[in-house]
Amino acid sequence: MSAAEKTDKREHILIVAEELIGENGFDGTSVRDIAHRAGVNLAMISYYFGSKEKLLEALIEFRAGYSYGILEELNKDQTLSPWDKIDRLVDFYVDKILTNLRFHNIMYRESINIRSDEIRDRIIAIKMRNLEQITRIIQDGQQKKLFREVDIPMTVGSLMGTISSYTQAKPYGCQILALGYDVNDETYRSKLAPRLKAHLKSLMRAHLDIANLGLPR
Amino acid sequence: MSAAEKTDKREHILIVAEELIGENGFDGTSVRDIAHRAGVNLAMISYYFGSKEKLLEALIEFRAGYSYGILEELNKDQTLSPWDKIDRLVDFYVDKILTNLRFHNIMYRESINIRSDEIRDRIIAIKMRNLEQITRIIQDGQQKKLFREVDIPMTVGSLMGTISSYTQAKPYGCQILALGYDVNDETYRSKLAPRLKAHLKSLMRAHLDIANLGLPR
DNA sequence: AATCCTCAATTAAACGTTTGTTTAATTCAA
DNA sequence: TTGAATTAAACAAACGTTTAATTGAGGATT
Repeated sequence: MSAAEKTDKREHILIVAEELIGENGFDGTSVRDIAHRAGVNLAMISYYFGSKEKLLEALIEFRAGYSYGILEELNKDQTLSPWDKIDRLVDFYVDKILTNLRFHNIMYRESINIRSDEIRDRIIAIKMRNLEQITRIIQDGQQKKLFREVDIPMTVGSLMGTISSYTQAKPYGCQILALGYDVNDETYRSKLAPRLKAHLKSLMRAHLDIANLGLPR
Repeated sequence: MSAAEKTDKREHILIVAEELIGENGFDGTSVRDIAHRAGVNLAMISYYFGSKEKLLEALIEFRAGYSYGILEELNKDQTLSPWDKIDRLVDFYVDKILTNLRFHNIMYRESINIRSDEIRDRIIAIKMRNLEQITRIIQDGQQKKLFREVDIPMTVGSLMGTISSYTQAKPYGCQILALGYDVNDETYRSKLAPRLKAHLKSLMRAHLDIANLGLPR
């Protein structure tokens, strides 16, 4: 077997694991489920990854960089105004999270019960890096006297949390969007994305605009 | 054994189950864990609840009404302005969710993987009821020409999601709040609550105020 | 007042599965 | 022919649930 084929097989297992763990949780997914759905022998998972927990670590590592780069580019871009950057930030995160819906749910769900220090620290590090990038964008707008003073980590929490509240509760989201009970991920995303984007852009404009009032009257 | 003692025992099991499931998830918690921590015999859980899944149903039923009443009162109160109601709404939800942190996480986490139709429908019904109450408050403010037109379900998502993003990722939240790694729930709540409240009140004011801009410029 | 009866509460033990992981044998391309 | 890849089988432990025996308080009978 060639090296490429081996990598493909490893990745194939990771992608299948992402599907299943994203749907049923880490403890709700057995290595037999993963092996069966991936069409590989049960022992291959220990062979490739060592253990079920290390499979999860490998999955996080595999997807960890999925947001890197774009945020950096956004920060470096001198032609965009801070407002444009906020709009692009919203578009980027809504699209990114909704197209990686399964992995995003894993990141949020499995970070509650700290399985291992490595996994916990890895997840925190990813979130911190994102926070730093967004902080720069907002501070840029503040220096240019366009944005007012806001609690940046909480603002990022509002941005991510709004999206997460609909990724983590699909049946509820379907009800809100007037969709059927068991609509597929693609349909859900296509209905949800524009509504989330419109809301978040409007929310962020009102929240950040230095001309707007935000303090108790 | 008296009826009161029996109820106490049943409730005690539910409270212990809430702790463990909130910490380790439904699949990450065994009935043996629950029985041991509650100090009861393993078989008592089947005896009282029938099965592990029905224990979860009983837990949701036990805590389901924990937000009811207060929202109704808020709506009926004629002396409060819509802005006051929004402030109280924020205070109420932050306090409610942070003091019922474990149960809140269960509600959000277990609603992803639909275990049974009963549990799924129960969770959706609870969320829908909350949405309706908040909708009335916002519509009241709109009729009085204080609030602008906003996407109400998305706004509620922002409110809940912001809070959830910090309840579901305590290690990350500790980092943000500059707390130690393993701080107890009470300390976490006392540091997080005022910051969440201040941010959300400011956010909601800017978002809802009819005088503010929210559209793309 | 002492005895018996009843039935819910409680227990230890066992049930049959399923779990993650390992072993030892086999395959097969280089 | 070598060694990595793959397999079926087995492993012990943990799982949710059930069983059958025991306890013990409360009402009825003598």
